[in-house]
Amino acid sequence: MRLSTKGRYGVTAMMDLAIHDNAGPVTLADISQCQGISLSYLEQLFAKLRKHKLVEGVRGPGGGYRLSRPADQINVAEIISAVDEKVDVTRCNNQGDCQNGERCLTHDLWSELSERLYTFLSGITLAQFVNRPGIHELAIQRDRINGRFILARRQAEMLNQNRQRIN
Amino acid sequence: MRLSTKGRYGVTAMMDLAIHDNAGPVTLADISQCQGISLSYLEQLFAKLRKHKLVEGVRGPGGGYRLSRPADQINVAEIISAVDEKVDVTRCNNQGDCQNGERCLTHDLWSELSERLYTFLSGITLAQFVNRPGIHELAIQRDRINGRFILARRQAEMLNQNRQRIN
DNA sequence: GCTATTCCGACTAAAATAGTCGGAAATACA
DNA sequence: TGTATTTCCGACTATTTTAGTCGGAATAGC
Repeated sequence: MRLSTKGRYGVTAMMDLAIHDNAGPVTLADISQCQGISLSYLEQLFAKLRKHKLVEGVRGPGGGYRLSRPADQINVAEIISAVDEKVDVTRCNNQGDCQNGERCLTHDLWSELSERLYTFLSGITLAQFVNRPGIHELAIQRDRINGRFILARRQAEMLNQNRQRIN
Repeated sequence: MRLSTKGRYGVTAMMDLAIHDNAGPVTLADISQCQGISLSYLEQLFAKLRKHKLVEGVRGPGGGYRLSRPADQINVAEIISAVDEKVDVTRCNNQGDCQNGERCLTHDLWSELSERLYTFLSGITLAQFVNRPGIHELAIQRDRINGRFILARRQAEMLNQNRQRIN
């Protein structure tokens, strides 16, 4: 029973977007560097996330990706489903034709298991995780180590805006 | 997020043993035929189940496999762990060296997820499933279709014993 | 001694995973 | 208008895992 890196990368990356949510779009290059995931591979994953309307892409300089909904309305189950196709442990994709066209003896077990698994994962939202004590501070610290000044950059922008308003 | 056939076959086969628990050892040939799993492959799986002390093999004619503990003391998590190696969704096998030797930002998420997943699967015992209404009857019916008279055979034996006692 | 069964290890085909590559389209900014 | 930055797209490839085969040895009942 395992989660492919696709699913793990997907959730990790979404978490990254959630953490930097109020600081403009996050580029895949940033995520790639920080999390040690190849850029091209991330692109593939984000294509799926976009198709499932979990993220929005912004092209051009200053662009990147942002969550298409607030972090408290995105759960782990949908992310994994989006990139990993399914959260299903039945043999027959829940069609009930597992054994010679009939449902096998254990079909109900797997079906129920899948459902409970999905429910379980649905209960975990991005926000829940991002709001854990210390996570935000840790993220900023990590960003600094990685030479990633997205939060600082955003602060500078806001300062600029304030200055212009004053003038 | 998926369960390999290894895990699924493992649980299905164990379920089979549980259903026929009071009818002497079950041969892999029987399971192979009924569940449509190759015999050699089953042998591999049962080697693991045996190593993890979940089943006991009985060699020779009339032999087969039986559960090494009552069905209410065997849960799905251990079966899957035994044949599928692990129920773990972390990247680092829970070592905490996920990102350049340090624990990644999402390590705790995965770690906790794995734990909850395991706990969840631990809560489901073979007995729970076998004792569902109708399962036993369905199993006997299936056995009959498959020309598998293990339960009937056992009944015959008991009749014999009774007869001998009477004589 | 024959047959049914587990037990064991090495081999293999097919599928999934994880990733690369090359380039096109959009857009901000100079 | 050009250039740099970014997403977007599809085809290709290496590696790993899965699912399975094969041949034969050990054990035990009849």
